[in-house]
Amino acid sequence: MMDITQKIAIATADILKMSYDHAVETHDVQIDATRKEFEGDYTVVIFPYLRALKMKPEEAGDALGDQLLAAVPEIESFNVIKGFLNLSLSAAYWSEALASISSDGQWLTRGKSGGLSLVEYSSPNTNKPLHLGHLRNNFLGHSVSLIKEFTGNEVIKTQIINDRGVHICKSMLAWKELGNGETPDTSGLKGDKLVGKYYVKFDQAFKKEQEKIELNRLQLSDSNWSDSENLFISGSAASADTISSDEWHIGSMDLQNTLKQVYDGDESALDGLTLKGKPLTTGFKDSLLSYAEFIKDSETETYEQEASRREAIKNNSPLYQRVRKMLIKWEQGDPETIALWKMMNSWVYEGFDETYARMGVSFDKLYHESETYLKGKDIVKVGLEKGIFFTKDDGSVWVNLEADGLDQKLLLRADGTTVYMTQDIGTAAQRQEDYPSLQQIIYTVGDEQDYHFKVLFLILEKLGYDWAPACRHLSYGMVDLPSGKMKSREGTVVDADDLMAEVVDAAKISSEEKGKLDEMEQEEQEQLFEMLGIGALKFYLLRVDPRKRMMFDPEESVSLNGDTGPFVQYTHARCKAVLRKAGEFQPGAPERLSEKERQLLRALMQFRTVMNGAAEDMNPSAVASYCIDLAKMYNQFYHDLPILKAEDEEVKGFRLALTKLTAETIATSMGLLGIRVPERM
RNA sequence: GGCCCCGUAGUUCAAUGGAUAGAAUAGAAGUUUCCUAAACUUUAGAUGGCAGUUCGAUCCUGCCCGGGGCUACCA
Repeated sequence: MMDITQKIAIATADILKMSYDHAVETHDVQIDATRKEFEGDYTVVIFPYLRALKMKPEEAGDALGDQLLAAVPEIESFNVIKGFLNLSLSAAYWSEALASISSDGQWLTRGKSGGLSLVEYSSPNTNKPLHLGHLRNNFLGHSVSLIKEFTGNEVIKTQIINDRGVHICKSMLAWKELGNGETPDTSGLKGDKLVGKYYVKFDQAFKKEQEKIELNRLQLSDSNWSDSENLFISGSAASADTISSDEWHIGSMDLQNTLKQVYDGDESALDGLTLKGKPLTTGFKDSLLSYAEFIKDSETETYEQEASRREAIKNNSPLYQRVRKMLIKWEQGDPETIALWKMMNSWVYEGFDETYARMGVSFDKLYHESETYLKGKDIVKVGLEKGIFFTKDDGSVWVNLEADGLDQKLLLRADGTTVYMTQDIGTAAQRQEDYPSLQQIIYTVGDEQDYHFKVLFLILEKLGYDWAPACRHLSYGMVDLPSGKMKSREGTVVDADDLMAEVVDAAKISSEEKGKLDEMEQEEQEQLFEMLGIGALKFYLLRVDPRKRMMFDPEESVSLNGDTGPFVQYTHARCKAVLRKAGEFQPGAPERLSEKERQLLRALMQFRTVMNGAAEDMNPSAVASYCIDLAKMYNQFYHDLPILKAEDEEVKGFRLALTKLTAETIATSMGLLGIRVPERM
């Protein structure tokens, strides 16, 4: 069946050409759904033709309307308001359109398989449990995969796991030195949480060690410290917890923050401090004041100064030296280190798998940085031979993108080691090897890396990969909390597992308040709460344009009223309830249609177009908006018009067919967001 | 400093260059002898500023103001 708007567009172009000798491309004819405050189904915008027709808007509208009425049998009547030609289609057309879509086996199923796209999302770091930001990333990437697949691509869902490097050794070292052999089993912690705990522990120990080193360095020669002060300063990293910060009379604030207060002008911040119940000695206070100065200085330093200071810190830190040693051992394949690494990784993956399962996302192929981090080197060498890259005096390899309005970018360090960009090049090449028919890679990564991907795609293009121009960065904005930015250091991250548990719980509470589920089996109820809670969360995160930064309000995310997933799910359940009562039915063709019916059907017919647009833009929020629109229209339709008690069989059959198609369309659309819909709720 | 993104009702989000800028929430007022009231109806409320392009600008261009990001031999 030809799309009616297409048909009108062709007819319009024909008329303009034949009668007025004005050539217009069919796709330039602008046809919109008529706004609800005007009479009609579709509107042709005729402003663009006024000049060529040498007519006033109303005249042109009438003239064009008359000819369209004659040319297109589906058009029943028209009206003209200013430059808008509103066309009304016949009831017969609408019933036929509904019947035709309903019996079309292709309408709600995935398109023919086109090119192969690889969609990368999640890509976590094994040190950090998944959080709210990962949820947006995963839901987006997963949904885009589904949408692309639906509209006719072969899709490989993938991720690259950051499982190597200094930072990974940090958690390993902390576990080795402080862990006492703790495992997920003995601690009762999820594997990823356990490893994350030791990553944090390393950071804390490192921070304390630095404070001690600095204070030692700044200790005035004539100062006499008390025993506990000396103990505080000289304690080893492993015993960093010997004196907890609680023993300072400054509540939970750490030393650094207190010192900050001091140089911010509040000299008295030190006065109240005690250590082991005793006031501080003058000498110790003086050292602290010097330290405050030191911190103050460090805030005004330049990049270079900061970099060299950091390097110095790392070189002087026994803790950091042990981490480096561990990394070297790892790279050399030391069995003991590898075994530790494998063990801790397996804990993490078990934890992640659990989280992914609840999130309802999955992957077809996994990549690990530990396996790919050396891959880019060879390609850089090839590029060097081809003259795409160049070598600097120190032997480091660079690419010059200044001609493209970008910078010079490092690809290999002077010592031959790789950087992030090298690895990404290597991984892309690896994927080409793994999937020779690859046509596109889509990277789901936050917008702070916009520049990185611009550079990467340019390099891939220069290297001659023919699919490089088709690569896309599915860039998304940060998720903000009402309290501001999420910062792991300040403990303001929202943990993914906690959040999911919370929304499911909220769904349970409101469901029980409604009290509609009494005859439902316990297990079915639990599944429903899961469906509603996770559905609410996904919908909340997906309904916002990915490119935009968004606000996450925990209160609002568990709400089930308004523009939410459960609102759409409810509408589906409502349709299903009607259909259950109706039983078997014959689609009908009424003589007259009401406005609500037309509106709903028009929206249903938009389905394919909306999905194609969402695929093209990699934008699930378009699908979410569509779901809301459909649900609203159905609810109005349901409220205003009787279905089972309709005036005659034709009308009843038509409304039931509308109901059925609405349910199917909602289920399919929500499915593309990764959200399931219930039969009843 | 250079480059990039974002400024829409109190708040959170919409709007291929098109009609009177839509929803949702929060506020006010209603609808159940009737197919699921997690619904529906009514009400009030917004395009940061100044120019330009256009028949027509929230959208395109320029400048200004405000918010964020990138600008690492980190990943």
